[in-house]
Formats: sequence, structure tokens, C-alpha cells
Amino acid sequence: MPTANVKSVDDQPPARRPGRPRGDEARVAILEAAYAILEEGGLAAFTIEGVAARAGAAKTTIYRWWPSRESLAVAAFLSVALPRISFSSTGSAANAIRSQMLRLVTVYSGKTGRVVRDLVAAGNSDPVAAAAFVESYVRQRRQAVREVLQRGIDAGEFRADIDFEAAIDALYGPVFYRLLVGHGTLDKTWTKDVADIVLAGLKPQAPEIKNGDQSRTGTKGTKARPDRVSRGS
Amino acid sequence: MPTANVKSVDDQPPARRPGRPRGDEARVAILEAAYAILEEGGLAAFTIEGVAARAGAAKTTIYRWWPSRESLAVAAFLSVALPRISFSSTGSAANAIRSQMLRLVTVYSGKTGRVVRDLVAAGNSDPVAAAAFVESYVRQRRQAVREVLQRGIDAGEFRADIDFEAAIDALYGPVFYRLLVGHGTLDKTWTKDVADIVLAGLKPQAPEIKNGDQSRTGTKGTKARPDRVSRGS
Amino acid sequence: MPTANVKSVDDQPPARRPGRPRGDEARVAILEAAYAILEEGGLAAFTIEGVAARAGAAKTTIYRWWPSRESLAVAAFLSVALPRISFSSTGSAANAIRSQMLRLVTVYSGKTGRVVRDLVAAGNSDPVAAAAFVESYVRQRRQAVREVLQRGIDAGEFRADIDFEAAIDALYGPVFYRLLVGHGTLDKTWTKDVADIVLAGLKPQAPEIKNGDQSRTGTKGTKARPDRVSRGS
Amino acid sequence: MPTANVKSVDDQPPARRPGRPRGDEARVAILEAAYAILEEGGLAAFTIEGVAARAGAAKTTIYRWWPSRESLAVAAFLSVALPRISFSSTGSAANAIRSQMLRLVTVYSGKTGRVVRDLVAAGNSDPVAAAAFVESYVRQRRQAVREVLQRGIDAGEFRADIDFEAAIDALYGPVFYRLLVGHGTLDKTWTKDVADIVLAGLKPQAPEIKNGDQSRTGTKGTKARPDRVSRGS
DNA sequence: GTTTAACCGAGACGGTACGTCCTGTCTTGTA
DNA sequence: TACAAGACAGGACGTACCGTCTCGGTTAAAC
Repeated sequence: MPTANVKSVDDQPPARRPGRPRGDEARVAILEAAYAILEEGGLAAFTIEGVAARAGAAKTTIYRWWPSRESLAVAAFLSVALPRISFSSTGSAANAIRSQMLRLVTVYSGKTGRVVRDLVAAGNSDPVAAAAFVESYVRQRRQAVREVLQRGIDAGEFRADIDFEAAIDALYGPVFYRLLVGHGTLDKTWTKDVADIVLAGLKPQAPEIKNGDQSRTGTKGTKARPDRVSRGS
Repeated sequence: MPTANVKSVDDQPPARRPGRPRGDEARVAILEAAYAILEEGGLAAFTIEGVAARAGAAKTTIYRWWPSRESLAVAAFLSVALPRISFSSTGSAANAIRSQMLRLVTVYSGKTGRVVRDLVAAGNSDPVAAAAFVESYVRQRRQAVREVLQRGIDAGEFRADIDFEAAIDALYGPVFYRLLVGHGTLDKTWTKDVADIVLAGLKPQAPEIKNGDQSRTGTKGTKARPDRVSRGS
Repeated sequence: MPTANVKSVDDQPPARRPGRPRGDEARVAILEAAYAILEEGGLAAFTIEGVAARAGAAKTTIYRWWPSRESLAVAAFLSVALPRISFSSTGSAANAIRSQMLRLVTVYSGKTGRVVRDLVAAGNSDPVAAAAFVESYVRQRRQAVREVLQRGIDAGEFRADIDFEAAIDALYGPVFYRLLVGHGTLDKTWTKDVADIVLAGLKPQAPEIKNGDQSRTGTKGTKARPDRVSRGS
Repeated sequence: MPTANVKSVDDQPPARRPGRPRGDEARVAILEAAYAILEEGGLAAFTIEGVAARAGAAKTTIYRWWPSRESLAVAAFLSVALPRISFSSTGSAANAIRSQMLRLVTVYSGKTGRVVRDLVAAGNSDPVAAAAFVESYVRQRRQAVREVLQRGIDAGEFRADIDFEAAIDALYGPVFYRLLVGHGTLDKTWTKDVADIVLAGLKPQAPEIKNGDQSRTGTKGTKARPDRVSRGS
């Protein structure tokens, strides 16, 4: 679908409204100040007044463009953190996921983890901001995982009948669980263990014989086995 | 040394400190008011002043016993929510887990879910309160799961070499993930799908014929109990 | 260069600082509420919160403009009580003082006396406010007395060598003494008696017969009247 | 007069009330702590809790014996400051007064002045304490002055028709005026000047030759006691 | 080339809640 | 009964931010 076309129709190409156009300096200064504060002091230190002061902007300017503290926090985060996801597109899908998880866990162990934690918490009191965060950050990342999963299915690494959403939640849920609840650390061994368990659960499996013999006939099927789908068993 | 003596000296846990003893009425009134507010209005509405007013207590009384808003929130939650976990102890371990997950998801879909979400967020700005929440609420629940997992291992349902912590995170992480991030609902189908994936990953599996490179079996001695495993096979 | 130009550039004393200018409504409302409370309930009832509530203003607004409870009290008093002193400028200086003292005592017997008492007490715990009170209220009144004294000296009613400050203190000290310590009432007879004593002490007098003559003749005054000093007796 | 006798009759001879008798240690400790705080930090620092803590006493003990903060302050002051007044009983009455004023001004320039100022202010919000202060401290001092004045009258130094109360207020009012209002310092020169003015006003004076209009002599029979005046002679 | 509408900074303002200090009352155990 | 200890309801403190509201002054398209 020609997106360009849509755009030229939808957006007002010359649609110049009268009056002074929005200056970019204020916007950028605010977002940078916002992110800096978020990273340095967390949500607690993140106040509109603080951001305004640090950005040399007026509170009103902030309120003009962002409806709430939370929205601003999310926007600040996105402006900094959006442009980076990466999956190794070579090798097995399982290994791609494994290595991406490790990378994520490394990132989340640092300042970014703190910030993400804060943003999720912030989302708690501003559903709109929460939605924005999910839509722009979470969803996107999940989409990338989904593609790798699909690749794995195509390659026969994974069962074909898996529910993508459930699978992604199973893979990344534990990471967020620990990040957010904080009952354990995000170390590499743990990450590998979790990945192993879930990836094992995604593999095409012998039919549930349940009596002990797991004779795995031809485990390595290239394609999913719809016939095995009989899940409920 | 006379034990009796030691005892008579040592054993005065309720040692009657001087001064007026703490009255229980205030404590109870405060916790009840706190929980009520938490449930009705969430963290946003949860203010010390609000709780004090509703409880008919003085702010100072609250501050005397709880160091922060967050601590109070956690305490209020625990005073209400602690006395209930339940695993069906009959049937297969997998099914016990499955049904418990469904029950949890049901609970978390209601008011309790909102509250737990708030508490996790609150923990974000008060590490002490967070620790209390984890220690008293999370840890306990995890312990229950751990026991069921062990039962499953003993019965040959699960692999013997699983890392308990990772397994528990794999099972319940997704639930918290959705609860906290809010990118999807906690419906039953999804719950079952997640459970299926993870439980499948915990099942004893045919040795990795694939490359053999992942033969990690038994390496993780600490967590798994090879001696007990007795190898379901 | 045209003077007009210079003027138009230079003459901007009220220089319009940036930002929303201070509104007068709040200021007036606060001062009025403050004075009302001060008059009704005295210092004890005079709380910032009370004033704010009564004025329909925010506490912060008060704190923005007055550094302390005491400052506000003084300001409130001054805004009401400043514009009134009056000395009869006819007749003898002594009589002018006498009648002014009577008027003062009358005023101080009423609500104003209570307020002044409170303000002096307040000054006790805020030196800055005390200074403001002295500077704007006390000093001004004393200046008026000083002028009358000078008139009296010029007219030969009073000695020329009197120390103005001491004289004023001698005249009005007793009034404040009774007002503040409260060991006696401010009645008219007493006032007259005090005035008589002190004014007698200010009159040109026969040289001290006691130990010879301390002829202090014309030492200090601008317009002393040595002729009168010369012993009427 | 045998005071001891009176006492043994008046006080409860064996009148032992039941229960633990009042210990003097607490009383003394409280008064000492109270005075210390009063002297160190003024009224602002003078809190019941502070005194209790410093005295190692319980708040209740203080409330049992003193009805208010102000009463305690006055009591503490009196317990320390009562036992000292002194007039030189030799020389002229005028000089006795002069030197006593100087001594008073010296004392009031130090810590005692601060404390007296505080007590007068305190009296403002507790009439009972104010009365106690006046009755026990002020009145007593004034009585001493009254005696010296009488001596002066008897010796012909002062007019016989002076109103004692007015005279005392005229003499000491200025000192309190400056002490309490703080518009000037209590230095020696000023003190002498004031004393000179007022004492001059008390001297027997030549009949008003000027216009004769002020011939008021002897009109004020009520206050002066001509009959008593004759006495000393 | 003037209008004119929006942008932007500054800061006043009414508010809410904070966490602290002190008040005056009470309840308890010990002397 | 006196006393120390300390819980408790409550009132006010002074502070930090909130979100809204004037203001003065840009700034650039539209008239």
C-alpha cells in the first residue's frame, strides 16, 4: 500500500495555520531535560516544574504540548529510546531470541531498566500515557519477537500452533516480572534458564503419551504439525 | 546452666515497655481505612491525610507506625490479603498449577489486581516497602508453587534439573507482565496457552538429539536434586 | 540629544517585570482578613492558615509576600492604622502633648490597644517584623511628638537642653508600660498625672539649688531662652 | 512576728494525704530546666515537651502543677529571679532612684531583659500568668520604689502631692518601653536623661508664675495623702 | 507592510498534601 | 497519689508542586 499517497491526502501538506509556528528548540530542550531528570532521579524527582526549570522553559509550554507528567515522561523516554531494537537475523530463531533476551536483560539492568520501571509505574496513574508507552514501545518490540517466532515456526524449530501473544508473554514476561517486582536479579544464568524452559515449551513435541516414554520420533520436523495440535490432552 | 533461669530472663518477648501500650483500635482502623481507599481510588487517592481522616486517626499516629505512604499501603494490603493461597493438592502437579494460575488470573482481573499493580508501582519509590511486599506476599506465593513443582518432579511430571526460580518466573512472570504493563487482558484462554507452553517446557524431554551441544543435564546441581530425580524414565 | 528621549528611556521605575503582575485583590483580601482576625482573636488566633482561609487565598500566596506570621500581622496593622496621627497645632505645646496623650490612651484602651500589645509581643519572636513596626509606626509617631517638643522649646515652654529621645520615652513610656505589662489601667486621671510629672520635668527650671548651681544655661538648644531660665523663683 | 507559728498552724500539721507525696526533685528539675530554656532560646524555644525532656520529667507532671506554658515560664523566672532587689538606703532619694534605675537597666540589657520581655509577651496570651508576673515581680519592685519616693517626700526632695503610681510609671515606664518595643537601647546616658527629666518633674516647684493658669496645686487630694506626708517628718 | 494568531518565558494564584512539631489528654506500670 | 513513659487526636507549621491564569514579547503566515 502506498503510504506516501495516503500521507499526501491525509496530512495538510501546506496546511499552514496562522500564528507563530511551534519552535523546535523548546520541545527538544524539554524532552532532553525530562529524560535527564528521569534517568537521574526517577519518577520521584520528575516534576513538571523541575523539567521546566532545567529546560529553561515555562510550565505553560509543557502543558501546551503534553497533557500530564506521565505523558511527558513517556514522550521523553520514547524520544531517546525508540531507535533501537535488534535481532540477529542469522542462526536459529531460538538462538536469536536467546541472545536478544540477554541483550535486553543487560540493558534493563542499567539505567534504562530503572526508567522503564518508572514508566510502567507512571502508566498506572495515567492510562493514556500507559497506552502510548505500550503502543510505541512495547508493541513494537513484541512485533520484532513475533517475526522471529514466525521464522522459527517456518524453520520447524517451533510448534506451528502456538499462540504468538502467549509465547511472547511467556518469553518476556519473566523479565518484566523481575524488573518490576524486584524479587530477583536479572542475571544471565537466570535469563538462560528461563529461555531454555520456554523455548523448550515451544518446540514441536512428541504427543503427550504421559506414561513415561517420550520416544521422540522425528523430532525435527521442518513444519509444524497441525495434527499434533490436539492440545487439550 | 539452669535452662529455666535463662528462659525466665530471656523469654519476655511482650516485655511490657513503659508507657501507654499501643492501642489496637487505631491500628485496625487505619489499616482498614487504608485498604478501602486503596481499593476505591488506587494509589492516586491514597494519601496519609485521607487515610487519617477516614480512620478518625491523627496523621502522627500513622507516621508513628509506618514510615511512608508506601509502607502503609503494603501493610494494609497484607493485613487483608495475606490469608489466602490455595493449591489443589490432588491431581497432577501440572493441573494444580494450571488451575491455580486460572484462579490467580481471576483474582487479578478484579480489584485485587488493581491494588497489586499499585503496590508494585509504589514499591518503585520505596524500596523498603517493596521488600516487604516481596517478602510477605510474593515470596510466600512462590514458595507454594515451588512445593507443587517439587511434587511434579517427584512424580516424574517435570524435569529434575529445572531451576525453581526460573520456572516460577516463567510461569507467573507473564501474568504480572500483563497485569503491570497492561498490553493485554488476563483472560482464561491466554492463561491456558501460557501455562501450556511453560509446562511443556518443564516436562522431561528426550535428550537433545539436535546438536547435543545443549546437554546441560545435571550441571545445575544446586537447584535440581539429581538424587531425588530417580529419573521418571 | 533630546531630553524627552532620555526621559522616555530612563523613566521606567515601575519597569514591568516579566510574568503575571501581582494582583491587588489577594493582597487586600489577605491584609483585611489578617487585621480582622488580629482584632477579633488576638495573636493566639492569628494563624497563616486562618488568614488564608478567611481571605480565600492560598497559604503560598501569603508566604510569597510576607516572610512570617509576625510580618503579616505588622503589615495588616499598618495597612489599617497608619493613616492617623494628629496633634492640635494650636495652643501650648504642653497642652498639645497632654491632649494627644489622652487621645492615645483612649485609643489604646480599645481594640487597638490589644492589637498593639500583640504586635509588640509578636515582634519579640521576629526581629524583622519588630523593626518594621518600630520604623513605620513607632518612629513616625515619635517624630510628631518631637516636632511638638521643638515647638515648645521655641516657645520657651520647655528647657532647651532636653534630650528629645529621652523626653519622648519619658512621656510615652508609661503608656506603653501599662499597656504591655498590664499592672494598671489607662485611665484619664492617671494619664494626666503622668503628663503633669513629665511635662513639669521638661519645664525650664530654677538652677539646682542643692549643690550649688548647675547652670546648664543654653547649652544644647537651638533656641534656648536663657532669660527665662534666670530663676523665676 | 513569728511566721513559723503561723505556718505551723496554717499548713496541714500532720495532714498526710494518702498516696505518694509530691517529690521536690521533679519540681526543682522542671523549674531549672524551664528557666534554662527560657534564657537560652527565649519563648520560641520554650515548650512543655522541651522542658519535660530536659528535666527528665513527664509532660503530665508539668501539667499537674502548672496550668499553662506561660504559668510555667513565670514560675521558672520567679524561682530564679525573685530574691533580688536593692535600693541604697543612704543618700538622697533621687540618687537612690537614679542608681537603682541604672542597675535595672544594666540587668535588663543582659539575659534577664530578654527573659522579662518574653514573659511580658507570654502574659499577653495568658492573663493568669500575666497577673502572677505582675503580682509577684512587678508589684514588689514598685513597692520598693514607692518607699523610696515616700522617703524623698518626707525629706522634701519631692512634691508631696504626687500620685505614686503615676510617678513610678513615669520613672520606669520608659525603661520597659525601650525594653519591650526595642526602638532604642538601654544605655546609661539615656537612663540618666530620663531620670533627670522625671525626677525634675517630681521636685517641689515654685508656683507657676507664668500665667497662673496651671495652678493645680493640691487639687489632686485623692491620690496624694497630705496627711500622711506629714508623717516622716 | 500591517495585521493577527499562536508561541513562549515568566510568574502570580488557589489549592492539596506533605512530614514535622507541639499541644493537652489518656493509659499504663512502678514507687 | 506521684511520676515517667509514651500513645493518641488534633492543629498549625512551612514547603513542594499542581494546574490555571494573566502578562509582555516574539514570530511568521495572511491579509
